[in-house]
Amino acid sequence: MDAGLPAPDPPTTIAEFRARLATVNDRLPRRLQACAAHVAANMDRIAVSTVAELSARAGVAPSAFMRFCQILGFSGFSEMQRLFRDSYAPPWPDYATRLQNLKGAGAGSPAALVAEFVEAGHLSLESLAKSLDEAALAAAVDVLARADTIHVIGARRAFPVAAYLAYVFEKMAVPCILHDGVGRLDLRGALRPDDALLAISFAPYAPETLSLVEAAKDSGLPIAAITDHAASPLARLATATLSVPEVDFGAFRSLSATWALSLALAVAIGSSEDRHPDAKA
Amino acid sequence: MDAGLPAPDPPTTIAEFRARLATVNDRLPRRLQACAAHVAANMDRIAVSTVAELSARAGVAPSAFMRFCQILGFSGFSEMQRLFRDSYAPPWPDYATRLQNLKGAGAGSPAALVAEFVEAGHLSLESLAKSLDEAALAAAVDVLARADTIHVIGARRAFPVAAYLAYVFEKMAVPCILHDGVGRLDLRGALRPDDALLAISFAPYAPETLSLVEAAKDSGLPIAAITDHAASPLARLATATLSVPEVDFGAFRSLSATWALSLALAVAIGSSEDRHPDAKA
DNA sequence: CAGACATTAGAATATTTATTCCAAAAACAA
DNA sequence: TTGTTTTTGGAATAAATATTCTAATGTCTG
Repeated sequence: MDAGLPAPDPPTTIAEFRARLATVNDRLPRRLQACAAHVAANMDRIAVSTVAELSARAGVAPSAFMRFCQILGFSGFSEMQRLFRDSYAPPWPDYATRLQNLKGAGAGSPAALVAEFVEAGHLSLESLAKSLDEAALAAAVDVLARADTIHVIGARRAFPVAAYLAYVFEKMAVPCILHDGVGRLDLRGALRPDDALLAISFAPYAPETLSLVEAAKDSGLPIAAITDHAASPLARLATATLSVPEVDFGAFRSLSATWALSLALAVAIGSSEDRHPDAKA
Repeated sequence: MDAGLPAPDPPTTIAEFRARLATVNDRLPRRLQACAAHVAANMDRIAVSTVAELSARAGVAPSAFMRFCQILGFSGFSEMQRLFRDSYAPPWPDYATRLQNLKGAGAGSPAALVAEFVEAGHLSLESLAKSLDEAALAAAVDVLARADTIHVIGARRAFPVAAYLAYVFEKMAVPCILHDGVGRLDLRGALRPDDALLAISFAPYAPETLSLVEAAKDSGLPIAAITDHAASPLARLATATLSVPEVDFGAFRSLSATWALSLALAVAIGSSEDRHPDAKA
């Protein structure tokens, strides 16, 4: 062997990794120093690169890069990469199993249920922050802010969201019609040329919602959609599609992320320049 | 071959990818739809996963996943992955810093607003977890689980919560009446001796809600209340009071905590022994 | 400058991962 | 039902990738 005992235990967090990198750096052979430098400067690419790519960019041979990983305490590059891939996000929440456990263990405890829903809410919010499509959001705001009247529709589990949006719009004096289907009244006649539609729908997509969206599409109205994923039937028809990565707990959706996104959308519209061409705070 | 000409040119941006995903989704075989759904919901993991992992999570065979990639226009999984790897941005150091950046960047931008609401949601959830009154929760579950029919009321900003609770109860086959005030119909005649009332109200407390609560009180019905703090007028009348420490952002309530608490309450009631004295999965 | 030792690069190998192919199963049409 | 087409899962193959080994090179010491 050579330089004493490099490091028997691999780092288990990114923070630990940083620390290890710092301690190791002195008195390292030239090529390995190059590895250290390149890794430090490009930590974000480790999760998505191969040894070949990384070593080429660092200007060293792949084998040198391997040795470097081992000096850091890993068995090889793969193990090091796994650290970065896993810490990319909490490893996929397996809610099916967790629900199962809950049923088995403390099924009776409502407090445990609250904890679960709180957790689901946190995950949803975090995931929203991570995967937000800013361009689509801007487009949705734009389209809705220009509208004379905003039509809102959402059925079943999406109804509460639609209802609250209508409430918020009303508070902000934004003209708005909620298509709530009361009395089976069909309000599609209320769609006027300069209006826009905001549709909220999650799987399984309610036919009434889809039908209104299609009607709006036929009339050439712009459509903003809040839905569960980009492959939803709404996405095809909408001018701007906002997808909310909501984490379900059991059969029930926490809606935290949907809520955050919807409110932000509403407030952005309410304070938009398009809607208030003249000055306002 | 089979279905005409699927897609000769692969998407070159994430936005294009989203669009392609949306167009492709109709009239797709079952397994491939599963792929589409899973990919749409977990776009952020594509860069750091293998086909084996992704297909397993989606519950399909790897070969099916490959076919899916090709339908999307890619030559295979690797090409699709390359798209995501190139535009990969890791979320660490940590989520708080990211929000900070997002806020700092464009103070007025819709994306910054989303960040604000996400933050408010996190705080609300956290404080709910800390301040939850387990005894009151247990009491509320108890009271509502024993009821023949659960009456739900919530007006204005609390209406969405009431509406969703009614939806969830219906899904769980729990008899429930939503006092939604449609047509100014007063449903208080529907309060029967063995029923219970679940009232949701935040300041300023809607008169209709208070009025129904008083009516229930007069009839001797048990009342569970979800409200903003223990000194609310509802607390005086209710059998069990759940207070939700919601964090407001601007004039608007995030409701994340209310949501988590309400769902937990509903699920606890739905799966309660009182309601299902005989066995059920 | 010679000898010992440390470091390196590239070839050889092992392992993982992607991709294709085909027979069985399922869906569909007549 | 039967025959036809589509869809599926798994085994077989191909490709990419990580890892180890070794000979060669470079560096340092006396």
